[in-house]
Formats: sequence, structure tokens, C-alpha cells
Amino acid sequence: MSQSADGIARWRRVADEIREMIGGGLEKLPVETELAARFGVNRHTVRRALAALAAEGLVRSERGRGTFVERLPERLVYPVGARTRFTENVSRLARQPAGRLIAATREAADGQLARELSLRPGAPLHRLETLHVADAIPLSVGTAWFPAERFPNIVAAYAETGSVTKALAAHGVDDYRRHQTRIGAERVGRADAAHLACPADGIVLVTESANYDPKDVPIQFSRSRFLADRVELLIDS
Amino acid sequence: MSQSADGIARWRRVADEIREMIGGGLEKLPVETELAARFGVNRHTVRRALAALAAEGLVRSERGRGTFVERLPERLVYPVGARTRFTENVSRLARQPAGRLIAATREAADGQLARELSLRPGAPLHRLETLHVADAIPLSVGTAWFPAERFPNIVAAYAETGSVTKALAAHGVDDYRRHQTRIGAERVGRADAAHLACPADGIVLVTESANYDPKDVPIQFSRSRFLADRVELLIDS
DNA sequence: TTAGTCTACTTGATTAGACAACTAGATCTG
DNA sequence: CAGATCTAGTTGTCTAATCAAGTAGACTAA
Repeated sequence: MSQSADGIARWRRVADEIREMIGGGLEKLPVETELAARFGVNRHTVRRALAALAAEGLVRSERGRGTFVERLPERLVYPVGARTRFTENVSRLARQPAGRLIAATREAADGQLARELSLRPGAPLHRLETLHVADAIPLSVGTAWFPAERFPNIVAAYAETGSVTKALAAHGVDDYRRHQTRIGAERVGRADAAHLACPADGIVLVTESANYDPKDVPIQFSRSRFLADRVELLIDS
Repeated sequence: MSQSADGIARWRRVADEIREMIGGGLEKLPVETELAARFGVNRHTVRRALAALAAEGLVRSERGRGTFVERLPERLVYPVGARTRFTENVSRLARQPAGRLIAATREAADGQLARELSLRPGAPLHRLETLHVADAIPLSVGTAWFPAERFPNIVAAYAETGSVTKALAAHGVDDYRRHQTRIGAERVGRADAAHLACPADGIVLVTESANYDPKDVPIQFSRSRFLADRVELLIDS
């Protein structure tokens, strides 16, 4: 707040002015030195303002090219319910869905996973990291754990079909449902940001839920991270 | 990435080192000048690192006092469903709930609000800004719109009772429910951050939904912002 | 004792300057 | 003409220095 008549930091007012410029509909901002001259402040003060605007998702700076206004496309509405299926959800919106396997490992169930999947701690699991894309735009990354004994070939089945539903069907599970879903939000992790092709300071909606077969035996626990800029969740009651 | 042997920015490595220090369990970080001396960099480089850590929610700087490690308390689980009621949700958890009126204005329905509330555009609405607190910890701020003609005294009723349910009961609405809830996430706004007593770069879960009376007439549209650090939403299917 | 004041310390803001790393287009070269 | 090279322009990083503003404790005066 210092060095300023009315006690409001200069960079905040610079940010406000740039925000107004953005409203005018321009696509590329003037370069930092130009902005600094125009507002009569140091280039660093402009950079502080731009950092704030970038954190709001309004602008994006690219080294050597310039600073560009971010025009957010409309967010895709993703229904969450007992029968949430990524492929169905996305194709209903006339978009082209795709699931891609990023990585697969075998691991032992820790306390939480054992509880969620009704297994003993230490039970073998397949862990799949997957990326979900609609119209070539990454929407989410997910981690899914399956009991390895019941679903020995889940990794290959998913890699082949790109669909959890089909991979489970290959193991004789025709239908499944979820009872509860927990939803949180946090800053995107570094690895997820790379897969989602989003800024490092992006925000993800995190859903955690278990899927159950028709006999109410848990068959999968998953933790999905949806990029909040691109997706909004819809709860039907 | 400049001025550095291996192409990784100094402030990133400083941030990593501080992150490790935090893991050690200390509560207050050394002062910026001390950190700068210890890592052999300028104080501004330390500040750049601290800004990154603050954005991750790991530390919080207070002018004149120092920089402190943030220990996140467990998040409160907030069920979202057809009969979501803040007071019930919170008191079920043996916490002390409280709703406080921040502001109330009269405004005309815009296109979206008119559609959500089945009113003509321009219809008069009461708009209430409310703050929701559990055990003196702010959890969420909400904006609620009510048709002014049907609920003329909603502002006074809410101010008195601190509860939407009771305020509606005073207007003869015994029960209400919601059909859908949309959930998104974004950076907290400046005014909200002040009310929620959270860092300016906090993240909020945003829920939007309409409530309907037993005859399925919409009586309220609301947009709540839950601080993601303190709350997690639970969907029951 | 109490209330006010002073002071050292700490983070916040701003300016100045320098160089690194990257981009895109112009220019040169075979 | 194709490809390599150069160059001006742009953002990223880092150092240095200074003052503002808030905090907390010590000190002082009533």
C-alpha cells in the first residue's frame, strides 16, 4: 500500500485499468514497457499487476511473444450421479470423447483404499492414471484403483477400449453405480497441469467416489480432477 | 530460468527448500532477510518463492509479524442434496452454526434469474448477501434472490433468525427442495475473501441452485461460495 | 498500575538496472 | 529457393536500494 496517495497499491490500480482495457475486446495487450510508460510506473509494477490478472485467469503471458487476453470458452456441464459415465456424459453433448491411459501401476491398499473397497489393508490393486478429453480438449485426469484379484486384466482392457465401462464389462461387470461423491477444489498439481495443458496455477474440482456392482460390492475407487475453467459439475437430486 | 546453472529458476529451488523446512514441523519461518542470507539470494527472490508457497496455501505472511506455516484443519463435509439446509448440516456435526446478513438490496431480475425463478425479466427481487459460520469459522458466503412480491419481509426475517428456512417459514413456506445444483470452482473474489477471512488467492467451491416450494414453484435462487480449504461437498446418490 | 510513546523489527511496494531465454521475422548463404 | 543465421523485440529472472506500514515489546510519564 505504500508510495501511494490513497493507500491503495499502485499495482492494484494498474491491474484495474488493464482489466478495463480487456473489457474493450482487445486480444493482445501492449508490451510491458509500453504499459509501464502509459501508467507512469516501473515495469515491475506492471508485472505485479499482470501476475494478479494471470492468477484470475484473465491473461496469459508467453515469453518472447507477449501477453494475451484469455477468452474462456463456455464450460462443459458434467452430470454427477449414481450412474456417472464419462463417455455417455460427453457424447450426449455432441462432443467426441476419448480416454487415454497415462500410466498403470500395481500397489497395495492403504487404510483409506482398503476401507473404501472393503478389502484388507495391503490387498493388491491396479492403479490407473487416465486422461479424459472432449473434442481434443483435456477436461480431466483421473486415478482409479481396482482390486487386482478380481480384475486381473483391467489395465489392458482399459488401454484397448479407453472406457472404464467397457473394461469392467470385459470382467463380467455389466452395471455399476456410485453411492456418494465427495467434491473439493484445489490448485492443480504439476503433473496434472502438464496433462491438462493448463497454466500451473489452474484450479481443479476434485471428486472422490467408489463404484459398486449390482450386489453392492465395491469394484473401483476413483479420484478425478476436473479443470474448473472447462468443466462444471451438475448434481441432480 | 536465467542466472542459474541447470536452467531451473533460483526462486523455485528456494521454494523447494522452504517446503522441506516446513515438513520439519516448524511454525514460523525465519524472516525474509535471514532466508535470503541462508540461501545466498536477494530478498526479492525469497519473496518470489514465498509468493508461490502462499499460492499453494502452505504459508501465510503477515506484515510486521512474519511468515507462518499454514496447518490446514480437517475439512468440514457439507452434504448437498434435495433438502440442503445449512443449519441442519452444521449442527449435525456438533458445530455451532450461525448465519449473518452482510447486505441486502432490491434489484430487478435479469435474464438468468428470471428464467431460474419463473418470473418475467425485470421482476423485483430481494437480494441477500449472507455469511455462514461454524464455530466462529467462516465457511461460506452466499447470495440469495427471492421474489420481492411473494416475500416482502424476507430481509427482516432473515436478519432476525439467521436462517433461510425460518425466514421462509415466516412467509408461510413450510418446506422446500432443490432439483439441481451446479458446482464449479474459482478464485475467491476480493469482497468474499474479506468476509471469509481467507487469503486473497483462496479457492472457493461455487454452487448454484434454485429452491422450490412443495408445489414446485421456485422461491429462491442462490449462489454460494464455500472456501475449499475448509469445506468439501458430499453428494448422495 | 496504566496508558501512551518510542523503537527495533518485519513484511509490502516501488523504482532502477542488468542479463537470460525465447519468438518471429528479416537477411544472408549455398 | 531452402535453410541457416542474425537481430530486434518481448517476457522471465535476479540483484540492489529505499521507503511505507504494521507489530510487539520496552520504556516512560502520569
